[in-house]
Amino acid sequence: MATIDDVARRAGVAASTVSYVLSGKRSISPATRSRVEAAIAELGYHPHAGARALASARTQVIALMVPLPMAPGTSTLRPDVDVNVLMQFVAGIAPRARSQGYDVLLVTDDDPGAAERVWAGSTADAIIAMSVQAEDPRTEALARAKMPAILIGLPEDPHGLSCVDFDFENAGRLAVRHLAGQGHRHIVMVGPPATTFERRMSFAERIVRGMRETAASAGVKFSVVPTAARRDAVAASLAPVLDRDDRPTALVVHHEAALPSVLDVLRDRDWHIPGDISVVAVAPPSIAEQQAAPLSSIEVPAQAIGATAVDMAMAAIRGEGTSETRLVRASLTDRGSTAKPSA
Amino acid sequence: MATIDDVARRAGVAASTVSYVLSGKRSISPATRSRVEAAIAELGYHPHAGARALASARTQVIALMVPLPMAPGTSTLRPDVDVNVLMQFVAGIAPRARSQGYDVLLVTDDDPGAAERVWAGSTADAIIAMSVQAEDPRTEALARAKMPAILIGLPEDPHGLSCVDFDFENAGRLAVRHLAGQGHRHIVMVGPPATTFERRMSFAERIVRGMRETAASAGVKFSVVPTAARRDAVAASLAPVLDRDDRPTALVVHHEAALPSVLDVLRDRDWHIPGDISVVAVAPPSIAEQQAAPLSSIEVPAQAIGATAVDMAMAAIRGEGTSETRLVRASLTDRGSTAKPSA
DNA sequence: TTGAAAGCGCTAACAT
DNA sequence: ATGTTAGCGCTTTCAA
Repeated sequence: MATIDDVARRAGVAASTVSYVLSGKRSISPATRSRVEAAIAELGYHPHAGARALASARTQVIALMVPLPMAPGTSTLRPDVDVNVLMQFVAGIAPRARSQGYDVLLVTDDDPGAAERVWAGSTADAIIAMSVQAEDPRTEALARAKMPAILIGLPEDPHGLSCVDFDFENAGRLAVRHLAGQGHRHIVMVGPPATTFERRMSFAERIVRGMRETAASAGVKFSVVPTAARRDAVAASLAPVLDRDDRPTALVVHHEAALPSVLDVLRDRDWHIPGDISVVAVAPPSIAEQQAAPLSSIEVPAQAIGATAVDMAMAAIRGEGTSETRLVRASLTDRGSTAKPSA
Repeated sequence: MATIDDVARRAGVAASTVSYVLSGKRSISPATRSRVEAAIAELGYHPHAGARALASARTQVIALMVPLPMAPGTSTLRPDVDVNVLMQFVAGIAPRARSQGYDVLLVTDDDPGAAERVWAGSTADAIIAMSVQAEDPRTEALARAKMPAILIGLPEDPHGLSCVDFDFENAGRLAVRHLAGQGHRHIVMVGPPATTFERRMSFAERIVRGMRETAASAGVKFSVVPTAARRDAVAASLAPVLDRDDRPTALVVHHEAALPSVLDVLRDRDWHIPGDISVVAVAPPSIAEQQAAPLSSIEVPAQAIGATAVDMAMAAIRGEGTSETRLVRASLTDRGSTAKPSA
C-alpha cells in the first residue's frame, strides 16, 4: 500500500503538503496541487484510517447502536415490523453519514458497556442509539461516558442527551385536518389498549392531543376507542360507536396489530372503503399497502429521522452540542382509502 | 483518556508489558498481571483503536457491504427485497464477529469503489458482501483489490472469491420431491416479482432450476408465478393459474412478504389448506409458524450463513484462504400444510 | 506557498 | 519474565 511519503516523493513535495492538499486546510499552488493529485491517482493512494485517527483524534466513524430484536429464548429475530423501520433508519443514516465523510460502525451488543468500549477506544467520534425506550439503561451509560450521543426515540429522562423522534402530535393534526378537509364531521381514533395510555407512553398521548385539538378547532366530533388487537376485541370495542345513528364517517387507526381486525370488522358490516367509511392508518407503508385494501397512511419518516440524527451527531462532534430534542414532522400518503363522506 | 503509558506507570511496568497482558502473546507472572489489570480497571483504560491498527496492521473490523434496496427514483426501500433476511444475516454476522473481537462496519455505498476505499484505507481487515447477484460488479472489484472477501450469494463468476450461500437448488428439489411424493402432479411456485428475476438474483434462478428439473424428471407439471407482495397484486397474478380447470394442487411460496396475501387469496376462494390445496413456504420458521395456519416450510438458515461468512472471513484474514464455496443445505419442516391432493 | 520535525498510542522485534 | 526501542502513517505546529 502506498503511503503519504510515497505520494510526496513522487510529486516532489513534502508529506505535509500532500496532507494539506487532501484536507484543504491551507492554500496550495495550482501547480503543486495538480502534481500531488496526479501522484495520488497514479499510486491509488488512500490514507490509512488508523494513522489518521491517531494523528488527528478523529475517526470519521459514527457508531450506530442497533438492538437486534431477537425473539425471547430463541436465536431468531422477532417477526415484528420493527425490522423494516430499523432498515429505514439505516437507509437514512448511512448515506447521510457518507456524504459527510463518515463511515458507520454497527454495534449490536445488548451490553450497555458497548458504547463506552467504542467511545473510550476511540473507535468512533459519536454514537447514535436507535430504538430508545422510555426507560433505557443505555441512556444513562451514554450520558455518563460524556460522549457525543444522539438518541432516536424519546426516553423518560434523556439525561441531557439530544433526541430525535417522530412528531406524533403533528401526525394527529395531519390526520384530522386531512379528514376534516374532506368534510368529515365525526372521527374516531382506534388506538392501542387502555393499558398503553395508563402507562404514560408519551407517543400515544401526543398523537391524541394533536387530533383532539385540531378536531376541536374544526368543530369536528372526535373520540378515542382503545382496543386490543384480537378481532373479537376490536369488534366489541367498535360496536358501540359504529352502531350509533350518528356513527363516525372516518377512522384513524393507530394500532398496527389491530389493523387487519378493523378491516375485517368493517367488511363484516359490508361497509366499503372509502364509500361507506374512510380509514387512515398510522403505520409504515409496507403495512398500509399490504392490507386487503391499500390504506392511506401517515408514516413514521424513519429516513428523515435518521438523517437528522446524523446532522445532530455532526454538530455534537464539532462541539456545537446544545442538547436538544427535534421532532420530525409527519406526512400523509394518500392511497385512496378516504373520501368525502356520503350524505 | 488514559494511554497505555499511564497504565504502565501506574502498574510499575513497561508499556510493552501492558500490551502483552492484553494480547496474551507472552507469559506474564500472576503478580504482574494482576497489577496491570488493576491499573487498567482503575483508569478505565481502553486501547486506542487507531493506534493499535497502525502498529499492528490489523483493524479488528470487518466491513459488511449491504446494498440498500432503494426503490429507483424514490427515497423509500424497495418493497420486494426481503429486509428480514437481510437482518437475519446481520444477526448472524455481528455477534459472531464480536465474539472474535471484531467490530462490523456498515458499507451501504452502491459504488463498487467503496470496497476498495475501505480496504486500501485500512479501514477493515476483510469484507463480507451481501446479496451478491449473478453478475455483480462488486465481485470483480473485490477480486481485483486482492482483499480478504467473502460473498454471501453465488455470482456467476466468483473471480476466485469464497462464497457462502443457501443451497437453493437443493431447496427446490426438496420441495418438489416432497409434494410429488404425496401425489401432486401440478405445482406452482409463487415467487418474487419479475424485477428480481430480471436483476438475475442467483437465488431465484437456482431454486427455480431445482424445482423445474425435479418436476421434469417426476413428470410433474410446473410453472412460476412472480408477484408483488400486495394482496391485489397476488390475487391478480394467481388468478389465471387458479382459475384454470387443471389448477395446481400445490403452491410453493418463495416470497415472505407475499405470504399473508397468498393465504388471503386462498381463503377468499374458500380453499382449505391442505384439503383443497397444499402450500409449502420458503421462509424463516418465525414467519411460517405465524401465518393464519402454520405452514410447512423450507428455512433459509440466514443466521448460520452469516456466522459462517464471519468464520470464513477470519480464515481469510489469517491467510488460510483456500477459496471455497459452501452451500448450506435445506431442510423441510412439516407443519401439516401439505397433503395428498384430493382426486 | 512550502518544508521539517515532533508527536499521536500502540505493537513487536530485540535485548536482558 | 520483563524492559527498551524503533517504527506504523498521518496531522500539525513551527520555521522559512
